[in-house]
Amino acid sequence: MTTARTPAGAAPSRGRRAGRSAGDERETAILATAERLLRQRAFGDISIDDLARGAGISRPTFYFYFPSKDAVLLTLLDRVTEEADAAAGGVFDRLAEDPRAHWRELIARFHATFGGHRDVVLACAQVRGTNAEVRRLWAEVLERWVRAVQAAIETERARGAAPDGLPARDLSIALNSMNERVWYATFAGDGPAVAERDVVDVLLDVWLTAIYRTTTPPVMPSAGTP
Amino acid sequence: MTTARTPAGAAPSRGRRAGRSAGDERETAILATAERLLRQRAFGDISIDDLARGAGISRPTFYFYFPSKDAVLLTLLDRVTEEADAAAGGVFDRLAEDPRAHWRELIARFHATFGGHRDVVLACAQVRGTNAEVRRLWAEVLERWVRAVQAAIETERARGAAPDGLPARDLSIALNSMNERVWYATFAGDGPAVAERDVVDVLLDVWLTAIYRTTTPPVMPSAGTP
DNA sequence: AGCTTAATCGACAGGGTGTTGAGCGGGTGT
DNA sequence: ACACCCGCTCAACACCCTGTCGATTAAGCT
Repeated sequence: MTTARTPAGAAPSRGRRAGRSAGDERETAILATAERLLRQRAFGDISIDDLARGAGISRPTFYFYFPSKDAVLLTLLDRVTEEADAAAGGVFDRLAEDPRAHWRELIARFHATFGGHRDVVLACAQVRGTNAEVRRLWAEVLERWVRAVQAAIETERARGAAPDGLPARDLSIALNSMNERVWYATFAGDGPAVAERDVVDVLLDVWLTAIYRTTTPPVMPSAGTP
Repeated sequence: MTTARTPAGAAPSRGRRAGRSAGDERETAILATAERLLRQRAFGDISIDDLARGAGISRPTFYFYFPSKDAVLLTLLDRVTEEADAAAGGVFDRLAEDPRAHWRELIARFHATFGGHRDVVLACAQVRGTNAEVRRLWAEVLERWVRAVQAAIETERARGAAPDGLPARDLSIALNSMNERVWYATFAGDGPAVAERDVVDVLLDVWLTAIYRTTTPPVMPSAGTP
């Protein structure tokens, strides 16, 4: 009822049989159509018929490849979060070398990834309210990032670079939540928003002050700024 | 096309004729039904027929009172934002007396207001993605709060209590965005969330460090902590 | 050739929205 | 007292979208 995403299975997205069968092309055609239409109108204004016709198939045939419209978006979201995870990889290990530079790098990479797929991200944010599956996946992804940042904060505190304060998990949740909402406003462009050019530095500033109480954290183990 | 909310007009919500006519009762019955059903299921799972039957009328009659399901939610949202605005009133004037206490008071009042109407707030957050009218109203409300906080930050900087840094507007947007998203997660309970009991203090901590670089800002004009 | 399986679609059922047009009852004015 | 407007009501309709069923074709294996 809530499991299947593609007919062949979710994670490694291996196609149906061995060699590239006709169905693979249809499946990617649906995905491509969804991304294209998302650039033009909101997810809610795209019908399954639009997706099917865009991929050159009939509506019932669409159901052979995806169980619902939302499942298409879920597949798209999977790709984006994988890309974001990959982009963040390794940054945490070098935090102590230069905290400001590396926190900035982390935020900047997420910004680049989300900005590069803003239509998909925006659509997900919009249906998260109505679709439990998207909500669940997003919660999972967020939980990973929250944990990673929490661990980084605790490491910085342990080496004496950051002062004690809020529970690291609560702080991590607050900062990650801020980023999500601020990016949404910036990309969506409705309501009060930070200019896209400034958003990384604005977020960075709040992160640094919340974690270190200063925008210029020390670089070596428990050493002051020279 | 996008204006009317109630048949009689929006703002002061005066009923249709002079004395309480039958229609007034129907209208409030619809609103009450919406709030009641929202406590049980998601907004998307409530049909206009549910609202109409709950108020003891037929579906076409519903359209005599509201142009759409969303318009009902919009009316509910109006009430909540008015209450929040009222709750925030006057706090900014006394900020310098004791910044920490008064920022906390501000956040706590918003928390209480939203928490007291969490079903409505959650529903609005959910349809904001699909309904332009809700999006517009929310953006308007947020803009007011962003401006008020921005002004307060500038005042604190002018009296020397807060250091210069980010443009006050950008900082205000980031902090307000954080609150919105964190409250949403806390009230919705899906995904990583701060416990409801702690959320005010967590938010306060990030606000204070971002604005003052310390969690114990000075109380008198340009005086240090004793 | 015969069997299986991937792939396809016409046609249907169901449920939701928004609109139309007709009807009813109580004030109000003359 | 009569007509008449107007607030109010709903059955019935047109429409759109979703999801499913069953029949059908094409390709591969034995």
